[in-house]
Amino acid sequence: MRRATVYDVAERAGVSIATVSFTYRQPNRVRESTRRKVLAAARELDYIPSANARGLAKGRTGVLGLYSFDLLLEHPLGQGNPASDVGLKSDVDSDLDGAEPNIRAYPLYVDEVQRGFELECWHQGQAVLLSSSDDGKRGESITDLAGRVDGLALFSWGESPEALKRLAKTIPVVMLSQSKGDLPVMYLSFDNESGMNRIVDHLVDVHGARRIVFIGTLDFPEVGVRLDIVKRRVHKRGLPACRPIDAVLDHRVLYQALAHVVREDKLPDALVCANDQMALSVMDVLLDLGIRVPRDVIVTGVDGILAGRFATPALTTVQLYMERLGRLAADSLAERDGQPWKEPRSAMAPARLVVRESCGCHGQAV
Amino acid sequence: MRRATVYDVAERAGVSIATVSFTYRQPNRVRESTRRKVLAAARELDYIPSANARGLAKGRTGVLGLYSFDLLLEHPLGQGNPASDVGLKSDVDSDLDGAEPNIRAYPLYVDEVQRGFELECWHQGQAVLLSSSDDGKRGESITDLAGRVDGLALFSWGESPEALKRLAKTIPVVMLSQSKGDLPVMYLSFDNESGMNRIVDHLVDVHGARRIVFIGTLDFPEVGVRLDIVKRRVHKRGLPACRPIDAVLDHRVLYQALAHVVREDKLPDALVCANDQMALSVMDVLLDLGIRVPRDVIVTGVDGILAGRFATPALTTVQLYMERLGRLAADSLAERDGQPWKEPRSAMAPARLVVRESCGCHGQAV
DNA sequence: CTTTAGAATCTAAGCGCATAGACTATAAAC
DNA sequence: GTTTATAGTCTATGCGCTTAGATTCTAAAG
Repeated sequence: MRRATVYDVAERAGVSIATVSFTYRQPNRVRESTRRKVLAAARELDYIPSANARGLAKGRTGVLGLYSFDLLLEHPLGQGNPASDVGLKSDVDSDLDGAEPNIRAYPLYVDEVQRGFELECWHQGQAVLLSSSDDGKRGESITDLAGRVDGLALFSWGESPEALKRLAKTIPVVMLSQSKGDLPVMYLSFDNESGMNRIVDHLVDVHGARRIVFIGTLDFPEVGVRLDIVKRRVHKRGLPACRPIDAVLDHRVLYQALAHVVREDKLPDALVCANDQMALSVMDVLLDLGIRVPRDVIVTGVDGILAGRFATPALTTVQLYMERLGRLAADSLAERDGQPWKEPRSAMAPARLVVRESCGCHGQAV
Repeated sequence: MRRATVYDVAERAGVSIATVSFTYRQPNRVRESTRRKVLAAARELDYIPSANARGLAKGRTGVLGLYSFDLLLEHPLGQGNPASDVGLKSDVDSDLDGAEPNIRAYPLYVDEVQRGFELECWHQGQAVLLSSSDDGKRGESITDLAGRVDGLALFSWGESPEALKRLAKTIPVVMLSQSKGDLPVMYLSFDNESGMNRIVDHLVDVHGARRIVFIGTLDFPEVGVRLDIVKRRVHKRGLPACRPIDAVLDHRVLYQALAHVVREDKLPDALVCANDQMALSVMDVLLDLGIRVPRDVIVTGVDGILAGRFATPALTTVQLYMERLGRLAADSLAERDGQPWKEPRSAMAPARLVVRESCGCHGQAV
């Protein structure tokens, strides 16, 4: 049984297909009585307009696309959970054990950005098309997605810059969490500058800190950016230069690094961590080392994850407004109405200092 | 500048448009050398196939749809946060304060189901179209969504049953978290039966419980279902009939209800709660009442939220595999390839007993 | 060199809608 | 009664692709 089309509805209502179309798209051009006839016919035939045909005719789809990371299986909810990655078929009960999600990852960066993107799209009356690929067909699936939408937001870009350049000539593209570049796309990132500056200022102004050490996995671009900002601010405030510690999220490695610092009796006033997960790990290690936070040393993070609120002491951090980033992306794309940018553009989502206990304050907002 | 089409590519490559199409869709029908010519031309012209035109020609979109709740603004991440609901324009800093997310809601039901849906779609090479509505245009936006996809999953249905019936005649529809009904759709729910039975059996067999009381907001359909199962099992095991307590997630109300029970000296062996949030609240109240869990009374939940793991004592519960529910939905829809179901169907996602401390065990899985 | 099966390519039609521009009905103005 | 402006409706076309069926090319067999 074929789906009903405008032709069926038109015939049944005794009008032309144009009138059917107008009934939906420009109702005020159709006489009230006619409109009712058409809608009745449509209801009787279970008519649902084909978005494909509409999109083809209008040259616009009314959909914005978001391309997620490939490795979504590394999501903390799916991690190591056989139920997650074996597909649906091996449905036996014994598959259902597995690692429980890692609370230190909530709320997840990607998910929050995605949520903001969705909300803003709906607010604008656009639908959201999500895509990703779990096998190697990344390039193909991005192209496929691009063919379906009026604008595209990407979390990362693994292919050649030429391919992205070509894509960006055809539809508007937003690069999420990349602060700048020279392709004609919209680069969206967080306001790391003001966030990190506010941390340093707070440490100096309120807590009189002088020796500030930065800890992070330095080969992550975002981390490098934050380090540079801290360095500059520390210098501007007339403090001794900020030494970075290059570390990874591994208890043993962190332990050695920090034990070294302690042994040398060079404990700084504050350990500014590149993100909250690092900060929480650092606090774990300091606990093991018998060093009290914030009394012996201040610890701060960046991100604003849930676990930071419930840590002891509660983590002072820079809250990044992930949802805002997503909304910005959707809003920017919707505004273009399918027109690619001609020049590189960039914008930032806000970052805000949240003062809790790990700096020595008692949880007031600043 | 118009987007390139098959015609442009065909002309540039010196072939017909059919050959261009074959190059992408049936590459083995095209000679290697020709294929290369075509792909080169396509690259030079930044050609991206129009999914609209393809969908129109093939009568299939390759997209599955998920319609979320209307009130996504009630999401715990957005709750009360002005940054969330005022739209993007009022971008001043002072907007950024607001309630912090409620940890007791994680991981959120909807999000996990959605995630499963996405993963399974990608696994099947389908894109995912999400939609929702923040104003009153629910009906329209569902129809719009339906016109864009080969299959549709719905969290709930607020409109008339007739409208849903009509929808279900046109494309395959999955109703999430509704166990049965008589429309020709796929009803998907959790295996409450085996989950609740296992709880009761565990309480009886391992902890020798006899007096079991069920607590929940009884006018939620899901809660009613669970209560009935517990009642039946309790009866089957030869225990005294299971009394339900109708309660809401409000500390004061819960306090009064439980204080009453305590005053009457009728504390049961176990309080089986309809879900984890209720269980956590019950444990809060019991603490206030000076009643120890699990020594004085056993408490159990249903859901498997994160907060249950970190509660003291850790919550014994029935873990519902939300992601599985989402995967099931996507898988069922993909299988239909656009063909609506003719008869009502139903399926269940697994539910599994997770034994932790609140029943008196020490965290072993069962 | 001719025949012929099969591979490669092409021609032509149609998918369901939107909309410009043509046409008709209606009503107000003359 | 005629003219004219306007609202209402229709005809006709094109959006970019897929694919059945027609046509042409290729190469092995005779």
